[in-house]
Amino acid sequence: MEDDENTGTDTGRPTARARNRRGQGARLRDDIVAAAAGLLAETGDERAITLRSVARRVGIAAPSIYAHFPDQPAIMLAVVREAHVELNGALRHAVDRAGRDPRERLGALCHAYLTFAQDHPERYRTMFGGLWMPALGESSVTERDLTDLGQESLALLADLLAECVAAGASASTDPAADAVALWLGLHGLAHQRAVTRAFPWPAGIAERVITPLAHLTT
Amino acid sequence: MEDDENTGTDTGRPTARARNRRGQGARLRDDIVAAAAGLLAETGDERAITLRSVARRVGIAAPSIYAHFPDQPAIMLAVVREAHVELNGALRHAVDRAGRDPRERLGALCHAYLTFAQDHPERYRTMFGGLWMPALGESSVTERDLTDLGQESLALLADLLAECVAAGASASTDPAADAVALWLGLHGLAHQRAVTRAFPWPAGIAERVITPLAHLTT
DNA sequence: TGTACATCAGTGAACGCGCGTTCACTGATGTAC
DNA sequence: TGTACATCAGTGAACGCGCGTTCACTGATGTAC
Repeated sequence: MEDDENTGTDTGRPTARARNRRGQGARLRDDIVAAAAGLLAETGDERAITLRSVARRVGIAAPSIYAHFPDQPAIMLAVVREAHVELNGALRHAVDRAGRDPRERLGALCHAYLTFAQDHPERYRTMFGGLWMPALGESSVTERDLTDLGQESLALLADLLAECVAAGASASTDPAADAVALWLGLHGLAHQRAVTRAFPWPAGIAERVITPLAHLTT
Repeated sequence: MEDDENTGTDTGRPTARARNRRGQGARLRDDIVAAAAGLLAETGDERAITLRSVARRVGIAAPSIYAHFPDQPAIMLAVVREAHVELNGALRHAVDRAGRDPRERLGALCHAYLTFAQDHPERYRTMFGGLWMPALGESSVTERDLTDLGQESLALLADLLAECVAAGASASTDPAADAVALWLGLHGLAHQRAVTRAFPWPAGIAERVITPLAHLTT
């Protein structure tokens, strides 16, 4: 959808690629991350992101990656970071468009979150499923890198819930804590949808999760 | 904890293994599943479950697996099935011990669910995270195999929620649908705990999820 | 009671593959004089 | 304005590894006669 790095959309086909000019070597870093994200989107499988498959897609020799990333998990972290930035952007955009009513703003955020996960299930799975994480300790990625990831969208959610409380639309007595609970509900739904296609979803499942967890008043 | 298949707990060390007697060949199947579960528990990484690593741990030659499983995902499915059976057992056991009060029974189920996930994070991740699933289509595992997996514990949850409604402990007007919402909340919490160690959990996060989603009356 | 034989429960060697990583290198591009 | 040279942005071949899968086989164990 967004990144056909050079020419053609074929997965892993070697591509002609012009060498960057002097001083522009860092551009390759972005190309690498874009290629990894593209592989993830097209294959739907994070295991498809290997050092060699990424290099092939970018159109470079495999060792060239080491100039920009110490190892494969470092590429994964970069992909996941970028995905979080995109998610946060989508959330903010949805909230901004929703107007002034706190309740509508919160609803817009929740639905934008669920929509993001539904539109990019493989990305969502990788962001939060984290099969690449168990390789901790052996890689360059630290625990801290991971903990920080979701904090921005969680903070946004907490702010909106507090807005609702202030406006009398939510009966929560501890918006910061209840925001975590609400996020867990959203995450449970988003994740389960991203993992299994067929599931016997009852009608209006999203509202069934959001309304009680946000303590919305009727 | 439960399965040291032969002698020694070392991962993947080849082990002497007596050939099964005639007619008992099917026993190897159980040994294979136990070895796969053991690898998962010890490494915490489902990628460690390969045909060869399982064979090594059981103490057989790699090709011997083909007599019992068509491919590697079939082993994974067997492991996940067994894990679900264990989870269901733990849930039932907790409910039975909780006595007669519907609200206490529901609480016992929810906490048993969360405890299971916390005690076996790698197993929980594999049961519901499903990185082995994207390989569908190419493997012997069908979509149907996966959809059926969680249905039993979900049904149990729905029953208990209905009990609560009948006893006036829950204000839910659609226990079957709200049971899905409640499960999603439990799953979100269980999964996030199984994926990341350090997370700024607010106090009493479990109750903050369970109470509103179950529509428990005060 | 003895023996030929079918079957069962595996084995062992080999294949081709993609992987991460190393190493010494190359050639264009700027820069100092 | 010309040229030597350092540096930058990569390359290409090679390594050893573990993987899934194939193939022809082996040897103990029961069973039929």
